[in-house]
Amino acid sequence: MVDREELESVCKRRGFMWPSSEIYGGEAGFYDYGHLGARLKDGWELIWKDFFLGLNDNYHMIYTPNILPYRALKASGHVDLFSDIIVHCMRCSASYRADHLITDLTGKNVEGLNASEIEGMIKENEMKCPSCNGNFSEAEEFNMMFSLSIGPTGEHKGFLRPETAQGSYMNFFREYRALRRQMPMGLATIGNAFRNEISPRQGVYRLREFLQAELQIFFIPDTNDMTFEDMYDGKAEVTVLLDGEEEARRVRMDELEDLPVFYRSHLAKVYEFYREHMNLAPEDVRLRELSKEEKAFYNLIHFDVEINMPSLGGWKEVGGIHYRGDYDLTKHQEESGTKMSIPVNGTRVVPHVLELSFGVDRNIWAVLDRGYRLDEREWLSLPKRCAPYHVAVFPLVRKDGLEERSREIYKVIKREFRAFWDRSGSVGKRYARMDEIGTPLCITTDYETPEDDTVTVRDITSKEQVRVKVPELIDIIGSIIDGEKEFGELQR
RNA sequence: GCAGGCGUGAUCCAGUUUGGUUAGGAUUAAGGCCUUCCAAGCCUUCUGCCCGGGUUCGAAUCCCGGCGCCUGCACCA
Repeated sequence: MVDREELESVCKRRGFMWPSSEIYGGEAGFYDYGHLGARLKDGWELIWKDFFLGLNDNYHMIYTPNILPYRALKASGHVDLFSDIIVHCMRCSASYRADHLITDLTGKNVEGLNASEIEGMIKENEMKCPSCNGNFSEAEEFNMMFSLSIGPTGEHKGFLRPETAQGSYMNFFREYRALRRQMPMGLATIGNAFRNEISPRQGVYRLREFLQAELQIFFIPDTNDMTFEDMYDGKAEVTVLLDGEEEARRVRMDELEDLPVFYRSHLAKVYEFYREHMNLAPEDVRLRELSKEEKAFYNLIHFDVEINMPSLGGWKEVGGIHYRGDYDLTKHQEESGTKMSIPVNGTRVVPHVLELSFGVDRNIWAVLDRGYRLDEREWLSLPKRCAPYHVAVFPLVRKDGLEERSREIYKVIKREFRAFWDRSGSVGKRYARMDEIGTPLCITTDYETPEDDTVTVRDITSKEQVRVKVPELIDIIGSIIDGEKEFGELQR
């Protein structure tokens, strides 16, 4: 069981993350990454890029701005739909989403109505506060986007983007040509998104400024199936919680035959990413299918990736696999007049989008939550490649030339790996420090080093050591960090 | 946003009820001595009452306002 406050304490004390602008009291929904958090986040992003861009030769990174003009978000639907109509009770001052109130009372779906239309319905039905029977205030529109004015006169209206996806959609056709008209095509990006959350809570879990890692896959349904079929192993097992079922269960991918191939293949790969690269146990990660009520209107199929995080009270969403159909490209085509369709078998077709979306901050927290260990030591078991430091180098004691030799070895190693050198305190103390920040390997020069040019390599998990020759260090560290070898396989 | 609780060195906590010596402890950190493998020991050292205002001879302590955090409710296209 991981205590959230204990983990937050470690994060602050050692340099992972903490509330932003804290010397001025902070502002809810914003977090800083310190020197270790930044390394951890960079490591996570590297693994993510390697894995997801590696799925297909035609999946690529792009970067687009944080600020979007009004029309882009008008087209995407965010100006009209990424907002809630709120009413307040004038007696007990509770606030409610007006559309929920009306739907609960009348059963009507009022999505898309504006504030005055909503208010009319409230008056018409003589609605009262459910908790105290008081009267309601006027309806107010609350949009979750941060609005901006662009330019000196401020006449160009814009917003901080509420999701990174729109940048990929708007670039679809230019990249389609630049990438020589290949389908499927994937545009991935890692960048900030902004939502003016009413009540940011739970540390880094719900932020007002957060980092998304997204891959938008453009494809023509039914024609690209062979490409996707080759991508995954139908015998691979995943944990799913399907809509309408009470319990998550293990299934083979090819049992999910109701899902189209393009979707099933990426679902399998997302699960593989968490099991094999984030080192999560099968019982700690699941794919949850959202019900019709939970899904956004444009999503045809939607599974969330959920990780069991005791520090946040259980299963929490860290990503989603969204089949958005042709909604996005069609909307941008209509608003901009730019052609988004491509020729297929003599007709023009607007490609469909499969979106793989990940909240980086949540994923970082998940890595820390699932990695935190408190036994006879306090330590972090991190995926080795994203650990802030891959390897630390120490002298056993600070005399007889051991310190100088350890420094020489460190200088060689740090060219290849994220490395750390320390000489303070006792060697045990230094191991303990590295345990606390999740450094997988520690190398110590001792009295045998000057005699036969060997050092000890210590494993964070078992605390065991093996003695290896200095010239072999780079290869050995590399094979452990990359997961090609387990520490236990090294010759003792 | 509402209700309740809370805010003390880097971290965690005592002190606030009943205002009154240099605000205490643990951990951590830095420098040194020592040290032949898992937070040993010794010496030295840094950092604090969330912010602002008020009451008072005197405020960490009482009052008002603000900010933040926690829990619940609401919210999370």
